[in-house]
Amino acid sequence: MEQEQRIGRQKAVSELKRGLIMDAARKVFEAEGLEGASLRAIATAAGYTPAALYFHFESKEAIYAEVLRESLADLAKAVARAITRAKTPADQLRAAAMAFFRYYADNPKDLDLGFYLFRGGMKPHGLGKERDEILNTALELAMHPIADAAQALGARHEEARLLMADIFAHAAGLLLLAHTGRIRMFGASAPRLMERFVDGATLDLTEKKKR
Amino acid sequence: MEQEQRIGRQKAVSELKRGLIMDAARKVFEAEGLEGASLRAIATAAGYTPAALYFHFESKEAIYAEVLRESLADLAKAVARAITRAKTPADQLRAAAMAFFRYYADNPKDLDLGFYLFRGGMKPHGLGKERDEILNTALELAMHPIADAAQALGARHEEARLLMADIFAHAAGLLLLAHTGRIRMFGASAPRLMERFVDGATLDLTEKKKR
Amino acid sequence: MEQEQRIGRQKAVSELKRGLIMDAARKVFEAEGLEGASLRAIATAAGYTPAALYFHFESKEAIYAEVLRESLADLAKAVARAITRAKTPADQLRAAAMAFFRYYADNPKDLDLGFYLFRGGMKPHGLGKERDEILNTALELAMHPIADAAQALGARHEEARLLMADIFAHAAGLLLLAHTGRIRMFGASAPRLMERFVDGATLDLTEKKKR
Amino acid sequence: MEQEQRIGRQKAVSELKRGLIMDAARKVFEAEGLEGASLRAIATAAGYTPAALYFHFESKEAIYAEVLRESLADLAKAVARAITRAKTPADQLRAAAMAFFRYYADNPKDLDLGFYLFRGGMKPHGLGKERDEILNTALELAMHPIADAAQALGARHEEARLLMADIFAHAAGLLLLAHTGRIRMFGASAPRLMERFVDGATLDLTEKKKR
DNA sequence: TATGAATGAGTATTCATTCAT
DNA sequence: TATGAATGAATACTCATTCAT
Repeated sequence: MEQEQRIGRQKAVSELKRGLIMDAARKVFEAEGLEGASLRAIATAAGYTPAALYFHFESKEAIYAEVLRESLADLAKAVARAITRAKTPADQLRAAAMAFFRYYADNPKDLDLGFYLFRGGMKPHGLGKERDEILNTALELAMHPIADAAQALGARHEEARLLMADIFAHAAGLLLLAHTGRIRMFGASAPRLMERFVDGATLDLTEKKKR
Repeated sequence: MEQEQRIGRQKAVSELKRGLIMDAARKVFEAEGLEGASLRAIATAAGYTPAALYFHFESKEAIYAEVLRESLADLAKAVARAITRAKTPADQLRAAAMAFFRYYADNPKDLDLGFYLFRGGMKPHGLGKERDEILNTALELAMHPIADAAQALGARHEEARLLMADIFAHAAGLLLLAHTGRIRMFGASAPRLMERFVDGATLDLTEKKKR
Repeated sequence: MEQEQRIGRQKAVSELKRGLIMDAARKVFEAEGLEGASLRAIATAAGYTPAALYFHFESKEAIYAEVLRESLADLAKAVARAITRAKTPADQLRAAAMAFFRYYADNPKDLDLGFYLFRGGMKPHGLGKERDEILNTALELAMHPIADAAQALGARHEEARLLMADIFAHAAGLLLLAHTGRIRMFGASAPRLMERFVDGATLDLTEKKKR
Repeated sequence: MEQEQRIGRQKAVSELKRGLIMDAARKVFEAEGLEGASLRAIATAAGYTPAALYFHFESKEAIYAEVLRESLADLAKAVARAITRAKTPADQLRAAAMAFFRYYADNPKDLDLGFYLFRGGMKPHGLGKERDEILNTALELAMHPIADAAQALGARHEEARLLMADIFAHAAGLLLLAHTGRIRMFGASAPRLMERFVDGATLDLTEKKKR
């Protein structure tokens, strides 16, 4: 009994510390960029010696992978939450797409995290194949509701997948522009452009349905 | 007189050498990725000592900047060339947009070059403000024909700029997906999606015009 | 009474665990070499945390020392056993010397253990003085029967000691050559050379005796 | 002309610096042992930053290899010199063997260098195969005069090689004992034992010749 | 214009050991 | 007796840059 309690407490403390390290890592990733973030910097930010981190994570890469995993999980949650508040399939489609966009518009550091995955000479790289797949799956999970809504609107499976790709691409591109300040070059507002794009896509689908 | 000639010759030689270094840099960037490319590697590939490069470029960053500048100039040329072959404004719009997309689809290493600029904690970074503006201008130059075509199709100035942003964003997003192989996740083809998007946008404009 | 029993049991358990750790250490020493063997590796092989080993041994060095001590004890046993099977003093001399040689020829990992002691900038080093003496004694014990046999053959004390040194040296040198494969450079066989040397030395002694 | 001079001077300076680094390395190898000697320590001893050493040597291993190579070359020279001073083949045999022994008896740090080569779990290791062979050759070169002298004394080729092995082994063993202070355990003197062994071996050969 | 040598800061990871629990 | 977490020192090697020549 007592022992169980102690073990439970230890585990909790351990996880708390892991969390603190991940917070520090997030901060450092944000401040120094992902390539620039050294294990030393993360450790220091977390109030640790570099060596100490190895009790909590296998490697620097593992820290990044976990931070990213959490980010993607949050994204998926945000998308799911948005959908529950929508009634019609059309609204669901719009809500899901905009939730995806807004998650990254509101959390630029998560955007960096995500883009990092999309680069590096620019193939997956770094994180082992295994990890890469885990992350792909997470992304798929977050994006899937968009395809579901599209199918509910009458789109065939393939059409729905293409729409997903289109929405992902448009969001990614706009976020890129917004995040680097270059959107101003065009006198545009990323959220408004995103909305316009999503509305257009939704409209196209609903019109097709009628016919 | 004689002196002028000598100076002229010296300048020519100097620029030739710069060019050789840039060729080497391009090769190394492609082979090792942008972060992985060391000055030493570039120097070696160019048949120089690292120290020697500093007579031709201010810094490693400056080499990258110049390679990027040339890439953007090539892009602009590709877009311009595409337009001259199109007759109607609608065709020009399509041609310009697709030329932009294709330039990067066909030259993935130039895509890396470009994306690299769009990252690094994602802020302008590294390259001084000055340089950043030069590069912005180059990008603007390459993209401008799209806006021109849109205006020829009857769009107002602001509308044209927004269209430009949309096309840039969609292209960038699709290129990201294609370049990382993730486009397969969606069972999609980037060029076809791009074409569809551009056709849709052009159609919207021409229909508005009629009304 | 009861207490004594309990203490006895505890001691026994403790020694058993020490033994398990030493088994693990031997395995790791053999697999990774002596310098390459980390405490962590030994601990893991023994099913322990590194920290746990400190309840059983003072330091990593202490583990090595004990493994070596046991090896030397085994050597002494092997030599003693060989002697009991020999009848004449001449045979005893030969048997002891060859047993010494063969012990190491057959157990190369024990040879490493022994040579390691003989190195490290080559001074006693590491293991405290105390330990060094314990080990010297063990070596002496293992080698002594050779001197005894020599004296039985008529050699004076000093002569016998010199013979011991000679035999030790010749064996060590040949083992070095054999263990590193360099004996092949000479087209020689270590055991045969050792036998020849020992036979020669024995003969010299017996001839002296006759005169 | 002038240029040639400058280049010559530069080369000379460069080699001098290499030499200083090697001196420092020798000192550190002696003081810390071979495994313990860090690049940092060598650099510091030489008055350099660690990074600076890489302009003079490819790697830490390369430094060790060169130090060892020089040591073996000196050994070969010492043996050769000793022979020229001897008249009869018997004297040459004795002189060569004792020169080999004395070189290491007088330069214990070179002994460490050599033994290191003979160990490491205890196979060649570390230094690439290539280097290992270079060093084997050097050793062979240093030892060869012993076999030559033996053949001049009438020994057949194989016999001469075995004698070489015997002498090498005895010397190595005695040096081991002497270098670790353990020779005292036997109340013996390494040089005297070596002389006795060599004299005995020489005598055996000359007697065989007579018969 | 070019080199060779040098620097100082930086990299991720490993190690034996200690200590509170 | 055993653990998990922590430390501080260490490792070889790389990098962009500078400077005397």
